[in-house]
Amino acid sequence: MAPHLSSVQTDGVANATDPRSAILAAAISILRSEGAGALTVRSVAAAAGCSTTGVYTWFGGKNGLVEAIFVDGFKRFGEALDAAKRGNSARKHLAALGEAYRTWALSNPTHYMVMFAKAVPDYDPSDDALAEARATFDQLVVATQAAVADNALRGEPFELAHHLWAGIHGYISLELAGMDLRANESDRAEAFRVGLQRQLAGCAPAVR
Amino acid sequence: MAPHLSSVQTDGVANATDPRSAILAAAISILRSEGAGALTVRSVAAAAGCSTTGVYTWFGGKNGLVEAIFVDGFKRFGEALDAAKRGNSARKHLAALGEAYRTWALSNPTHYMVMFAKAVPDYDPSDDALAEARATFDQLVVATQAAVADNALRGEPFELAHHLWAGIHGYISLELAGMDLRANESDRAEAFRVGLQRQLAGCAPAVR
DNA sequence: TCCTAGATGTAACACTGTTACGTCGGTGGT
DNA sequence: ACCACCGACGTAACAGTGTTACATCTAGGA
Repeated sequence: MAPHLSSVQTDGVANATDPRSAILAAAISILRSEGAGALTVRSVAAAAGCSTTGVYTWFGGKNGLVEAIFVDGFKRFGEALDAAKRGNSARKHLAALGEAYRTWALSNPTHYMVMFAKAVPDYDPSDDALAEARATFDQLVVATQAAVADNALRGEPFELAHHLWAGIHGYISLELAGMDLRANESDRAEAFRVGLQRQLAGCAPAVR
Repeated sequence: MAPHLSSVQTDGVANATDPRSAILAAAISILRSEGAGALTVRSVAAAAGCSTTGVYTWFGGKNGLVEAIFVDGFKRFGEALDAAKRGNSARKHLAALGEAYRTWALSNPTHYMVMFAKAVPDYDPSDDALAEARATFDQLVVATQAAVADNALRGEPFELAHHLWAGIHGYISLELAGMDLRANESDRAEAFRVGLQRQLAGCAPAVR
C-alpha cells in the first residue's frame, strides 16, 4: 500500500520520528511564517530535512500535502472550538464559539485561507477532506440545537448553524482579505462581537 | 512616463486597438474559463497576441496585471450593484442589492475570488486598488443610510453596512469554496434569500 | 536628417511541480 | 543462510512559471 494512503499519523502532535508528520509540520510552519506562496515542495523538503521525493512518497505530491494541511487544519480548528464550551447558557456558548472561531482564524490566517479561500490555486478538497470540514460544522449545529432547545434561537438548527457560520466567516474573511476598513484590531474585535450579537438577535424568537 | 502607470484605459469596454485593454480582456477571459491557476503571463500574452514582454510594458508584471483585474472587477461589480436599485422601499432596495451581489459573484466566481479571497497567492492589493473596493462598499453604505432614514434599520450606517456585507459575503464565500452543504443551487439561493432577511431583521428597530 | 524614447520579441535566468532512474535497506520466503 | 523483492530515498532531468537583459524596430521632435 502506498504510504501516502496509509494512516500512519498516530496523533496530532508532530513526531520527528515519523517522516510524514515531520514533513507536514514543516509545511504548516512555512505556511504560517511565509504564506501560501512560499509553500513549495523544495522548501518543505529542505525544512523537513529530506529530499523533494519525500513529499511524493508520503503525500503523493503537493496536492496531497495541501490536503493534509487542510484536514489537519480542520482537526486543530475543531479542537479549538471544542475547547470553547464555556458559558452557562446555550446562547453564551454560541457567542464563545464565535469568539474562539475568530481567535483561531486570526492566529492561523494562512492556514484558514487554505481551508476556506482556496489560497492554493490548484488544490480542491476531496470528498474525504470535506467530510472533515463537515465534522467541524457539526459542532456548530449541535450548539445551535441546544440553543433552539433553550428557546434562545428559533428555526431549523442546520439552517441556523449555516447562517451563523456564514456571518462569522464573512467578518473574518473580509478582515483577512484586508477589506475591513476599521483602523485597529480592537475596533474590529468589538465590531465582530456586536455583529455576532446582532446575528443571534436576528435568529431569536419574536420577543427580543 | 511608464505606460503601465498611465491612464490609457479610455473606457471599460475592451478595445482591440488598445494593447492594454486587449491584454486585460484576455487575462479576464482566461481567469473566467480556466481559473486563477491558469492565469500565466505566457498564456495571457498568447491569447492577447503579443509577447510576454507586452504584459511588462503595459502592466509592469503579473502583479500589475492582477491589480488591473482586481480594479476592473470592482468596477464591473459596482456597476452591477448600481443597476440593482429597484424596489420601492429602502429595505427592498437592500434586498435587491444582496441578490445582485450574489448573482454577480456566482456569475464571475474566479474574478470574485481574486477580489476577495487572495486567489492569486503573491498579490496584495495596493491602497489605490483598495480605494476602488471602498467605492463599491460605499454604495452599500448609502443604501443603508436610506434604510436607516426610512426607519427600516437601526444603527450606525457604516457599521450596519459592514455587517450586511460580511453576512452576504459569508454566504457567497462558503458557497464558492464548496462548503455549502445543500444539494442544489435553488436551495442555496433560497437559503441566501432567507438569510438576508434574517440579517436585516437583526438590524431592524425593536418591533419587527 | 538624425536621434532619442518607448514598444516589442528573443533568449536566458532562477524557480516551480513532477518524474525517471539508480541505490540502499529491511522483510519474508525458501 | 541466502535471496528476491518492495518501499523509501537522492540525483538529475523535464516542462512550465515569473522575470529580465539585450537587440531591434518604429514614431516623433530637434
